[in-house]
Amino acid sequence: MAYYANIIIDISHEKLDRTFQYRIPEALTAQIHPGVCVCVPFGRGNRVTQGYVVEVTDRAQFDEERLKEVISVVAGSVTIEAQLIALAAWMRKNYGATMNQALKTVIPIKRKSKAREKRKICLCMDRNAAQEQLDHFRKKHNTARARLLEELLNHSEISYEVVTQKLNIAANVIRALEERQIVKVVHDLEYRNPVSHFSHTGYQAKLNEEQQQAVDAALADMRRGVHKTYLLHGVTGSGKTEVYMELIADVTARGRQAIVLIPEIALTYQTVMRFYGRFGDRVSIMNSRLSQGERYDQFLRAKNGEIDVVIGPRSALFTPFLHLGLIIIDEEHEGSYKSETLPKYHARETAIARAQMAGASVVLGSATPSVDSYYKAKMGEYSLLEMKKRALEQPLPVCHIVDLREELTNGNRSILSLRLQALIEGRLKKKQQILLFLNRRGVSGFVSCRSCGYVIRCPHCDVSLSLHRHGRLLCHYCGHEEPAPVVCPNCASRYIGGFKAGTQKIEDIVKQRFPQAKVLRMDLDTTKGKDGYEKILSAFANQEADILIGTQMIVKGHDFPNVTLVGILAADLSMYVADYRAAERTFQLITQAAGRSGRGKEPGEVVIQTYNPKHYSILAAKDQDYQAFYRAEIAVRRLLSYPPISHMMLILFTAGQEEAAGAAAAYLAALIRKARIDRLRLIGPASANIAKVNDIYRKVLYVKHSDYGQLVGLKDRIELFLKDRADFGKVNITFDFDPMNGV
DNA sequence: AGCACGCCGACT
DNA sequence: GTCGGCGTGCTC
Repeated sequence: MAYYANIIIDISHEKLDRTFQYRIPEALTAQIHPGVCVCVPFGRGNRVTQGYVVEVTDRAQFDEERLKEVISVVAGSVTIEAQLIALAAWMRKNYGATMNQALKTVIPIKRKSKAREKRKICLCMDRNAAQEQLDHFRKKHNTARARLLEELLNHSEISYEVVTQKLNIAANVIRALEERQIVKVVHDLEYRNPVSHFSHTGYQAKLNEEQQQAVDAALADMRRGVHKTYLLHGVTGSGKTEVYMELIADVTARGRQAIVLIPEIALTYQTVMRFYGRFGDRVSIMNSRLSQGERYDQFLRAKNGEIDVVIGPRSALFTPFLHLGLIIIDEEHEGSYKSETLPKYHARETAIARAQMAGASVVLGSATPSVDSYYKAKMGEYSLLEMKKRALEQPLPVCHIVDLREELTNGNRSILSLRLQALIEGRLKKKQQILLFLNRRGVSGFVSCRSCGYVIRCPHCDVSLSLHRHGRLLCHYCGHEEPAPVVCPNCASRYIGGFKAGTQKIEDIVKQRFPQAKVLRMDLDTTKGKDGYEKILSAFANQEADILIGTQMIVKGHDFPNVTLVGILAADLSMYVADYRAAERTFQLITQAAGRSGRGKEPGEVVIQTYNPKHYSILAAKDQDYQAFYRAEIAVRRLLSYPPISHMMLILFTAGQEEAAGAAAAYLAALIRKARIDRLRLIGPASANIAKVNDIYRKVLYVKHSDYGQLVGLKDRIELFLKDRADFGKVNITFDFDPMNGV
């Protein structure tokens, strides 16, 4: 069989930002795979050029006679481009996407590459001689040369981009003038450093025994050249960051680099300062607010070996470090590590793949590990490192559960329970601070009873039904549908409906009840301005307010030592989203929120308000007992064949015509059934959670199998099948493995 | 980016 | 004519 290689010639060039196809000579077939650097004849003159293999296929996408052959494989020297392209190929394979989409995620900043080195053009002769030259060019009607020279007489130096783009002067003209010693192209490197205003203190905390044990265990492996994935499970306040920094220090001391992933929302000054304090300007920060230019500079600094630690969100995983030694994923349970755009990769799995390619280790850290990761640790795939005590030996906070149903029967209709009100009163008197946490994630949709807490669920799936227009309730997992009830099916109360409560409303209630308190609110409205988010957090940290009200944002990445009371206003709000991870998320949110209490000298208390006081995720969070939660949750997952016991592949069909999407889904469903894959379960076709976006209709198929590899294999077969049917009724088909949001 | 090709005015 | 320079478009 003949094979063809799709090759990128020069990654850094927009015009060449696509692949060219070459025939692979038989003798080279074995050596050629994605990431490999090869020599090919390129352009009219067939000049020998280096390129990177991006994809190998068995069908020609181009006029076969016009395809040229790969000349040779460039041996040795693995460049960072090769590594990243290989990683993109891995992502394409495992998550389903086109190679282009995968490459774009991995090598992001292409168009700014002209700024690689700030190139300037200067005059290199005195003005009189230049004027003479100018007259000469004018006489000879050398318009382009004259244009450039005239501009240079006015401005002594002009940036390369301005010359080539605004003055429209071709590169060969510049070269001609350079040869004649009239102009000079000056290259200088100038980086914008977004963190230069931080001071480098070299501060280093003394590790406690548990922290030291975790560090020693990982270092022992690394020094033997063994690269594993560790799950660092440390209770809230156990000082995981100190462990990370110790490991990073060791890795960088041995000439290798480290990537630290943190949820975007936790990328606060406080966090950044700690790293900057220890590692100084060898650290760089990636964040979504950096300008294109700043981001590109960071990318280059990493590539040129000027930094060895990068901190940033998911995308920082693709920092071009050639000698990567360590990847840390903090708060590894966070949903934001799963990409929402194609390829829908999970940073955790992708980090492990990259680490394997680079010979690096991975540390996953969390106080509330994802069930997926803990399961893998239990199965021996990851090594478990545990820290059970808080770093400064503070006791874990005391938690109270308040049953909101009782509260209602006792006549208190307020969102603040009597218990919480009493405790707030006490804290205000003692000048201690209070966090009120509204668990508002995914409130849209579900229907619950205000008097008994009953939530309407799907009879076939372990998820709540969502309320759709015209009063219909729908299950997004199996398509089950029923009318919304007028009275509660459980207690016949009329107080049943969609639950809604915003931070703003709570702020009003709190201000009314405690007029003497200074209240800050943090949500999308109040954090809109530049650094608005940072301002509120630091104002609260400086004790300019007594009470801070907010959503998830307030429980991440900030230490408030004076907070001794945390109120979780409606703990189970996250429980009824149409997602099998709802209980996990609830446990994580409550535990993380509770962990904010009592981090200073004074012990902390927590009030958990819920309609569901007996639910295992609430009870386990109350006791800060991860093990108990895990045991209960993994049993549920096992019973219902959800990840990590089984795996899920979501196939999303999008089309302008609802029937077309539905027909394509039905057709593929029939095809999958016909394949008769053992132990495979197929659910659907059904409408997606959001059935229509921008007039594009969305249908889904869920495929479950205990073996992830089987799902990837099925995806490959579907991709192959679709290749011959480019149109497929104008339906677009994408994949999502172990989806995060029920889609 | 680099290179060829086609176009245009200038000049032995 | 034809030479040198300019601008455009293509590269599997």
